[in-house]
Amino acid sequence: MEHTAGNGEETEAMRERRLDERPLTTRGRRTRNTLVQAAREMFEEKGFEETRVAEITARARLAHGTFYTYFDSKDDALHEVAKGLTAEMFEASRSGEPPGAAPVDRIRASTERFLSVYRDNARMMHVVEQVSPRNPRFAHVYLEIRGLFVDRIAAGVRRFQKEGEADPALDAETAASMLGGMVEHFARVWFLHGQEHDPDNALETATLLWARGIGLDVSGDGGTANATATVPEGESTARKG
Amino acid sequence: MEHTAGNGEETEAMRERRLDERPLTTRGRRTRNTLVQAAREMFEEKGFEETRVAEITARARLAHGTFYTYFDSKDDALHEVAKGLTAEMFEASRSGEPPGAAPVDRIRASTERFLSVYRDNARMMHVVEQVSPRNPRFAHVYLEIRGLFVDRIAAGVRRFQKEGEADPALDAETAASMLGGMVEHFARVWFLHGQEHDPDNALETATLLWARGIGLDVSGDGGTANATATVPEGESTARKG
Amino acid sequence: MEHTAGNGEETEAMRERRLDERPLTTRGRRTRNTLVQAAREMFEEKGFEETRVAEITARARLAHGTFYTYFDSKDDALHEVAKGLTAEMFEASRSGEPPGAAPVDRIRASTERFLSVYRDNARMMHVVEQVSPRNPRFAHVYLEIRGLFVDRIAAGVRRFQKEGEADPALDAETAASMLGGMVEHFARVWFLHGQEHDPDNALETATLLWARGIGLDVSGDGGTANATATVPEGESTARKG
Amino acid sequence: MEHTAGNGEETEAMRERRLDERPLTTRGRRTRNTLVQAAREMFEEKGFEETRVAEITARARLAHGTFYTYFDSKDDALHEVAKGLTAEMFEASRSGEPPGAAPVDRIRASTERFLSVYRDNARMMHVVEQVSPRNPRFAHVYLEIRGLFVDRIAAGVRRFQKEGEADPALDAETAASMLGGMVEHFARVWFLHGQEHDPDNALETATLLWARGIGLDVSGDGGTANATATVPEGESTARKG
DNA sequence: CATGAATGAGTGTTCATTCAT
DNA sequence: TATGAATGAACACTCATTCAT
Repeated sequence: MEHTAGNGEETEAMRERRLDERPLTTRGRRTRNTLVQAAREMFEEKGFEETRVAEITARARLAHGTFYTYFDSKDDALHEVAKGLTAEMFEASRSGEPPGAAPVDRIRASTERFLSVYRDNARMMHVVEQVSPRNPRFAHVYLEIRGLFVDRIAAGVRRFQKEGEADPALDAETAASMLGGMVEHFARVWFLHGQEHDPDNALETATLLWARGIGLDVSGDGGTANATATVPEGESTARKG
Repeated sequence: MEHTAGNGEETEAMRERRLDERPLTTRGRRTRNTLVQAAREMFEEKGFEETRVAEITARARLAHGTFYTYFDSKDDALHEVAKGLTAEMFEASRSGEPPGAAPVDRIRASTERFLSVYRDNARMMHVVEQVSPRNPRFAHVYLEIRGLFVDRIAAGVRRFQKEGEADPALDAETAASMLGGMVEHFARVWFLHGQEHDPDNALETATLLWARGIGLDVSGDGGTANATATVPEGESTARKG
Repeated sequence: MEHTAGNGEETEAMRERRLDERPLTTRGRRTRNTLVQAAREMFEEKGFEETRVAEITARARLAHGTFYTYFDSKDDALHEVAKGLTAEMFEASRSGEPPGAAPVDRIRASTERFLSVYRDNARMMHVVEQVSPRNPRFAHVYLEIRGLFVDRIAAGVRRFQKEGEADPALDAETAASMLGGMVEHFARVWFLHGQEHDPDNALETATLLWARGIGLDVSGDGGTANATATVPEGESTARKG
Repeated sequence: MEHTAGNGEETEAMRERRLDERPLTTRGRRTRNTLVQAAREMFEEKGFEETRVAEITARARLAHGTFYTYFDSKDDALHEVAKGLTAEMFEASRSGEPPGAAPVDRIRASTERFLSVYRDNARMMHVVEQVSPRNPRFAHVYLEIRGLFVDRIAAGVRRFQKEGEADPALDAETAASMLGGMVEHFARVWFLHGQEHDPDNALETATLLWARGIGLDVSGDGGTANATATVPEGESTARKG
């Protein structure tokens, strides 16, 4: 098992690394995609170590050897899957926010979006993390994806601070790391470990903790009638399954 | 032959199930402990999958075969290590809080304590999590340990709510899961992934986010002396089964 | 369909056996030559077993599959290369000797010629030998090439015997096998194993051992002032680098 | 396939390189020997590349995995076999000569001895040579063994020269390389390639070519009594860089 | 003819586990 | 108890060869 070049960069160059450097034909591209998809599915189902290369090719309805027409190793295939994961997460982290919305609504919106992507990618995230200690390449991937969101959050916090809505004394980076971690971790327990949660309650609670945590004023009604301490008779929408 | 140890705890009974069920001699106990310790060290260094049984015995300066005098399998050894981990975490989760302290101070204290234990056990926690998907036994261990803290936190939140200091509309369980996850996740990134953080800053930021998040009044000051200790003599109602 | 090439030589017929038996087009012949050349280069560089078909085609700048348009197998390609080798060696073994020259000079001349061809073909000879045990076809090739020279030498020895210059008691065939082997083996060590030798010294020493060995009188001056025991002040030209 | 330490030296240190460095038990030593022997037999029968590890263990009547209890790799096993080969050849190269015998008799005796050892070890020698190009470790082994004999021969030639029996002008090293090669090569063709030869004829012819080649006087008779040193006083001008 | 994707049998190596001593 | 040799199932990876286009 050699890690000839696994610094996580130069992805374009690396993709063309096969025997004779020639780019893939259409058919080749299709086969390759099939394999990446099959690999992802298997990894999600059984984890990386537990997945056999033969299982991947079986699922892709290809011969065992075909796997190595497209990947140098099982690790390499994971790397490929991870690239897709990163891309997807990147998209998600970029996706627009309601522009003129109130701070709390923005937080809620982005949290909702995050929970949504994470639900779909939780298993792969976990796989990547699992492999991290053995291969720094994947440690990097994890941190990179995490950074995508944390940076975004930090920027948001700073903006709120600038706008005078959030506590200016807060260290935005650290807070972002924590708030991002809060949602991510919750999502892990929810989607990965199977702990049951009511989506609305989860969303509202996260939003509330977050918003209040950074010092936003949520006393009025920053959101869709979300429970605040001042609401006298507010039926708590928070529930837990 | 005979089951001397019939103290009712299932796990205890299971521990003594090796060979012909005789309880361990003094020498045996010592050897066993050596192995458990060696196993833990190796797991922490290289992860569970990457650790060879031979490496464990080598570190313990014992013969390869001796391992199976005490454990049924590598999984079994991990289970043993995990039991120690659980015990340690249990202790930590119990360890007393400053009784009459102000809410924010209590939060800070418990956060500090958590970060401290977690620093020492982060790697093993990660190992347990890594193995979770393959063996529900370990999934359980992880969730159990996590529950230790989350329940504690939930109890705390509820108490604050009862005392009128925290937002009563908040779903204590969900909030606890999130706040606990926030600190845990932050600790992972810090201690496991090696991201650098200033301990004081981390502690204060976490405390602040947490306290404000649940609706405590931290307006007084951001730090040590805060949170109008109006709490009279609130008996902590937090308990765990 | 039709066997245009019916020139009676078995090997020729066999060479054209690919695909639907059509003789090669001009382009085909060129491609084929390119492949044979590339194969020879790769075999010389890495040996037969270590050479991949893909490496041959890569060097020939052709598609992997094209290889099998011209050869039935990797072995077949080696056979093709070996045919060229045999031809070259055949030429060398035939190449004229100085007609009226003195015996020692003839020996020197043929030894020099042999060393020269061998230098260029040592690696391929070695490859053929390497493969011999697995495939009798190549054992034959090796023995055949060797026979080319040994027979020539035997004929020479017999002629010297007939002319009364060499020891008539000598078994010409055995002596030829040994003398040929002597030079061949020396050449192997020199050109293949990289042991350093001074060309002049090598040539003179070989010539001397050979000539004297078969009983020629080298006391006078059989050669280009070559050192003999009787030469009192004879500057030995023998040197070794 | 790693060549962690393959410089051919430090053999003792290397032998103890297994997992935990402990020396082998008696049983272990026996098993190991069985494997080395089985490996040698298989290598001789089928060559190195063609031999499967499974075949070696099958012949040794051991489980497949046991092979790796004693060797790091197939290469490593060959190395072990090669060490035995070297030792045997070393012994042979040392084995005493008839002390007061006539030069020709000494040559005959040592040639006979060489042919005898070579007959028993020809196949392994060939295997080692086969593998040489891929692994310098084995190239070294071959050259080393060869050197054993060539050095011995060179010493003999020099002694004959000193005693005034052999041509002092001859470059002893080069001549030794050639004469040794002559016999070795002949032995290869004989024992390896299966060319038939009469042992007596072979021995006598080799002895004669050799003796006469270095200038011994064999005029008297073909054998025992010979070699009147007629060589006057020719200062050997032969040099070697 | 040329291409390059697809095939699948084959093989070295690993390592948890067993077992005789 | 402790030892360390023995076991063998399992698996990643290779590569000559085939084949559809």
